Amino acid sequence: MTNIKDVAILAGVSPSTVSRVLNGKSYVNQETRQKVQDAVQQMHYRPNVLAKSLKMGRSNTICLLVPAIQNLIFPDITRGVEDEARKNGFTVVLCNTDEDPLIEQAYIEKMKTRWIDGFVVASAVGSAEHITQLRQEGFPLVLVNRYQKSDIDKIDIVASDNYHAAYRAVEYLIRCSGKRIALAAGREDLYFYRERHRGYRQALEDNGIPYDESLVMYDTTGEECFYCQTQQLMQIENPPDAIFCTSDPKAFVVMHALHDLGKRIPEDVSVVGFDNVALSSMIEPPLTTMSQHLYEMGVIAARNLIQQIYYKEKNNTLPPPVNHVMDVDLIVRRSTR
Amino acid sequence: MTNIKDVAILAGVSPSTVSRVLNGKSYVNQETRQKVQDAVQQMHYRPNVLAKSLKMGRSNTICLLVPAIQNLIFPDITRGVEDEARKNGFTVVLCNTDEDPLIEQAYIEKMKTRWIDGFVVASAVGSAEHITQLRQEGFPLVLVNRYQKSDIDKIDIVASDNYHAAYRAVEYLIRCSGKRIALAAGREDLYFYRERHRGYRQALEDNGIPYDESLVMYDTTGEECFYCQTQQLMQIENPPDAIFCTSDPKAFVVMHALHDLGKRIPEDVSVVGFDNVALSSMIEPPLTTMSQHLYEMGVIAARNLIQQIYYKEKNNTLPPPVNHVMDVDLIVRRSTR
DNA sequence: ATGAAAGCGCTAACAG
DNA sequence: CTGTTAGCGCTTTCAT
Repeated sequence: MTNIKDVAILAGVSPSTVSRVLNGKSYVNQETRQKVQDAVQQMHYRPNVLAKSLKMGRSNTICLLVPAIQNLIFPDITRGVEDEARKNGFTVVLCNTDEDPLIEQAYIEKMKTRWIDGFVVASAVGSAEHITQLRQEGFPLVLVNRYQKSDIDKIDIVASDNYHAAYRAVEYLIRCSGKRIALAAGREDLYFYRERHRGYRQALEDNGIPYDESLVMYDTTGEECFYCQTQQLMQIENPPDAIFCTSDPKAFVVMHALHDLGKRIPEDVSVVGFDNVALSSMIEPPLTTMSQHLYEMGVIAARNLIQQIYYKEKNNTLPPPVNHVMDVDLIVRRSTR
Repeated sequence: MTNIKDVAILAGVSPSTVSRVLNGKSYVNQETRQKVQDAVQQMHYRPNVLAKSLKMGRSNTICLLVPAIQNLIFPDITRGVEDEARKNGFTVVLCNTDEDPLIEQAYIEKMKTRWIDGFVVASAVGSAEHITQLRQEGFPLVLVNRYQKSDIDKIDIVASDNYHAAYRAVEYLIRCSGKRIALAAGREDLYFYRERHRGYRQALEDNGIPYDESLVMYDTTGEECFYCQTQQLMQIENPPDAIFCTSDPKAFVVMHALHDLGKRIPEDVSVVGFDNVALSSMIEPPLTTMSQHLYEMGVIAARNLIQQIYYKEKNNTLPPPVNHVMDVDLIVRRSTR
């Protein structure tokens, strides 16, 4: 690998001059500049970023921690983060934690040794001490999509307004579908699922419909478990006429169960999903769902993080945290009356 | 950040001794070793990987280049690569190229300056000069999932046997569904789609069915374009009784079109997909499809790459390329008779 | 068995 | 405007 010294020799100047030309930090004589640029061209010289990072204390690399990239919402967020990072000259290291706090912790420990400039985290468990500590240790940090209530005002957050989104979804069902509305709830250890649950409940109560625990299906063993639960639920005396699902894959399973039961969607039962994953428009009937702005979330998270990085460099301290709450769109398709 | 020198001072030894203890390369007196380990513990010392990389000429970082992580097959491959990398102490930088050769090229240029140890590439356009050149420049390189015919024997490849997979899918349709088999073809600039097309054609011919170009739908504007094409195709005099789709999303659209036409699946038309994406089992009817071992592909690609990295370090040259062709499984569900 | 010293490639004072 | 020098944190001869 050709280095800055080689270029300097060829150009007949000192390494510092080459550095100055390359970084444009300081004025260099036009003639000298030209000589240097020629030499750089001629030798196909590319500065060694590692050495630069070591010297500067900044690697222009950020770490994106997600539970599992296979989860349909993370590819979009990831793209948002990466695109915004790239625009700003940053590189993204991807870390999947498999929803396992231990792997998450191990990854963070490892990344701390790499002079990672900052972290965008969708934590396995909302947030945990090894996450919050990151900020205390001075690392720029943004929580994306997943967080805990206790993080608000302490850490930068970019997330959807899950409570209101669920509220609106259920309100929509009440308006057009009926009063017996079931819920396909998500993992209760995740704050945003609890929020969706809460929105469901509040919408019911605000519309004079008592919250009925027997209409709530819980996530016991992943999406597939909703198949049986839906079928059981439809056998009861006064079965639901609508089902609000806290994610699209749950909705797919629920619809599948309904279909196998001979129920028509939406004539017999309306179904609403959450996330608007690509396939939700391709199934039959196309799914009415709440659409999060996932790509945007990623972009905003990365932008926020990079601002923190610059701010810290200048002021040697982190800026006060900002919470970014994003609207969620109701996409009406044909799975609802 | 506490560094090796601080630790050395606290332990009352020299930095070199600390290094020796940490890397276990050389014998160190048991007592001294203990002192060093205590100091490391006490100061929560973590070696700076950047400095180490600079010194060693190896960063333990690999670059994974994919067209778009939103494409449903790449999350699984990515996980395979990442998991295997992590097991071997490597970190993965993720680069999305948006199917754009220019972005791809720019990313590669950038990564070359980071002392990236090697590349796993699912290239936007199969392979191009900026890819093949990588190997010529001495970078360990593995092509995963996407490649060109000309890469065989020149570059390491991990990919499915697309020709035989398609052949088997079509043969299966001929056995159980009928003789009029349509094809939802993929982008013809991608080698693996051409291979699937070729497999379709050969299976037909080997079974005495003439290849009929009018039964082939081409990908003009993405998946959605198959909606109209399917509907048109079903209006012709002698409509197909089966459709082989070269990807699952295409199959979803095709099924959707068939449904809206009032056709029953599989009674009127059988449909076979390709990829076995998570949702293919959740739709109605569940999709019969060819399942690639995507995660495995990622694992093998990463393993191969890491072997190349070690080999190169030892012999200062790349090992001869290996092509890894993977079987594809036929998953029979209810979309076929 | 351990320490001193050089150097990976780069940048930034500090001189001049 | 440019060169000299030191040093980022680490590993590795080469001495001892």
